[in-house]
Amino acid sequence: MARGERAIGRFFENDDLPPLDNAQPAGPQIFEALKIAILRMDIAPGSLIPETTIAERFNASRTPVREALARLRESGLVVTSAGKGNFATKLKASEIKEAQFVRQTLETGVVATLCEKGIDDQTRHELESNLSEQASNLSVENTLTFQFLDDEFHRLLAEATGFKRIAMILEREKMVLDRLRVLSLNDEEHVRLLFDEHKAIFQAVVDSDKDEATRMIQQHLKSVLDTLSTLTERHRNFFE
Amino acid sequence: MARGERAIGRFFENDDLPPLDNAQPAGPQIFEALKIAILRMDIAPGSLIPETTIAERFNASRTPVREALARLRESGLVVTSAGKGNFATKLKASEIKEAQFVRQTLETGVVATLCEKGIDDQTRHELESNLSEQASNLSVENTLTFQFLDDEFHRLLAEATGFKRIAMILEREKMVLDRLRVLSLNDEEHVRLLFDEHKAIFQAVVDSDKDEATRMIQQHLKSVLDTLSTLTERHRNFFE
DNA sequence: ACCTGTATACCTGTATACAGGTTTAATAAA
DNA sequence: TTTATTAAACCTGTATACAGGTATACAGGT
Repeated sequence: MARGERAIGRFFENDDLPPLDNAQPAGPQIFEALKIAILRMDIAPGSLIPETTIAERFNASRTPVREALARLRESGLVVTSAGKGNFATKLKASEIKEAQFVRQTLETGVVATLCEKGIDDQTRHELESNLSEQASNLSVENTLTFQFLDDEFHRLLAEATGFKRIAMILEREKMVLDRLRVLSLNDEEHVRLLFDEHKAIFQAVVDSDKDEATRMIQQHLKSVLDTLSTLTERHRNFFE
Repeated sequence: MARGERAIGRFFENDDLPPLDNAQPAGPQIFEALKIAILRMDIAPGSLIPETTIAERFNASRTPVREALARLRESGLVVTSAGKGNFATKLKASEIKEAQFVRQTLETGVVATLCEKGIDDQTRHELESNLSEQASNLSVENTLTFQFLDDEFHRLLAEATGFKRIAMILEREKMVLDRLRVLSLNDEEHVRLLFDEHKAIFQAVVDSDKDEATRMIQQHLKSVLDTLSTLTERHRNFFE
C-alpha cells in the first residue's frame, strides 16, 4: 500500500483530510493536517495523540509524525511527556491572555508602521477585495468563509509591512486563539461587528491615522477576551 | 562507548562544549549546543551541517540531531534543502531589521504593561541585583559576562509581565540578532552606553513613566541597527 | 578548451527495530 | 472485598538501514 493511502479507521472525527502527496515531504503535510484537526477540536484538548496511530492513519512511519509533533509542540498545541505520550494541550485562560497580548502588541506595531510608511496600491487593492468578500459572507452559514477572510485580512496587513516573518509569527501565536474561536458562538451581529472593525482599521491605515488605527486594532482584538470567562465556564472540560 | 562521549575530531572551532547528559533527552541538548555554536559563528554562516557529522560529534544518532535541526530551522538559524543538506543561514539585513522590529514592538509592549501593572518587590530586587552586576562588568574583558547579564535583564523584564511565553518568543526572535552582536566591536564606551540605557529603562518602569520607558526601550534597541551597514560591509562573506 | 554523460560519494527523507519508562489490568494475598 | 504485586500493553527516545535526490569528479567526444 502506497504512502498516504487511508490505512486504518478514523482517529479523529470529521476526518475528511486529503491523502498525503507522495511528491512532497510527509512531515509538513502531517503537521498541517494535525494542526487543523486540533484547532477544529476534532482532536479534543487533553486527548492522547500516539505517534504510531497517526503514522498508521497516514500510512507513514513515526519519523515524519514526530517531526510534525515537534512543530506542534513549538506552537503550544501539543505537550509531550516521555513514556506517557503526546497530548493535545488543554485550553488555559492564562495562555490565551498571553497569546492575545502578543498578537495585540505585534499587530498594533504593524498598523502603526503601515500608517507611517503607507501601503502600496496592490496591497490596498487586495485589502479592498478582501473586505468586499467579507461583506458577502456575513450570514451565519458562511461563518467558516468569514473566518478564513478574517485570517487573510490580518495576514495581508502583516505582509504589507514587507516583513515576511511577522505573518509567520502571528500565525503561530494565533493558533491557541483559534480554538477559542471555534467555541465562540458566531451570531450575525457579532460577525457584522468584526466586519465593521475591519473596515475601520483599513480606513484608518489608508488615512495614515495612527492613533485611530492602533486604537481600533486594540479594540478589535480585545473582544476575543470578552467571551473568555463565559467559554471557560461552558466548556470546562476543554480547559485546565 | 557511551552516548555523549567525544567520538571524533572537532566539527567546529572553540569546541569546548560539555558532553551530553545521558539522563536527559539528547535532542534539546544538541539543540542548545548547536545554537550556541551557530550564534558564536563557530559554525560559519552558509556552512554545511551534515546530520551524520553532528551525530558522530556527540556520539548520538541522527534522530535527535534531526530534532535539534528542526528547531533551529524554526528559529531561522538553519535552512534545509532535501538532498543538499542543512546549512547555517547567512545573515541578511532584511531579516535582521525584521527581528529587530519584532523585538522592539514586543518589548515596548512589555515595558508599557509593566508601567501600568507595576512590578513586584522580588522582580525589582532581581533587576537591581542584575544592574549592579552589570556595573561590575563594564570592561572589555568582561564582554561575555555583560552580554549574559544584558540578556538576563531583558528576560527579567519579559517575565515580570507574568507572561511566560513572552520570554520564549523573544529568545527565539533574538537569535538572529545575537550573531550581529558577536560581530559588533564592544568597546567600553558602547558597553557603558548600554548600561546607562538599562538603568534608565529600569528607573522609568519603577516610576511607572510609560512614555519615558517606551521611548528608552526603543532607543536602546534601535542602536542595534546603527552598526548594521558597517558590519554588512566588513563581513560581507557572512551576509547573503 | 569545452561540453556532456556517467559513476561515485554525500545528504536528507523515511521506515523500522530496540530500549526503557509508564500505565493498565490481571492476579494473588490479606 | 480490598489491597499488593506482577505482568502485559503502550508510549516515547534512540539507533540504524534503506531509498532517492544532488553535487562532484572524471572520462571521452566535440
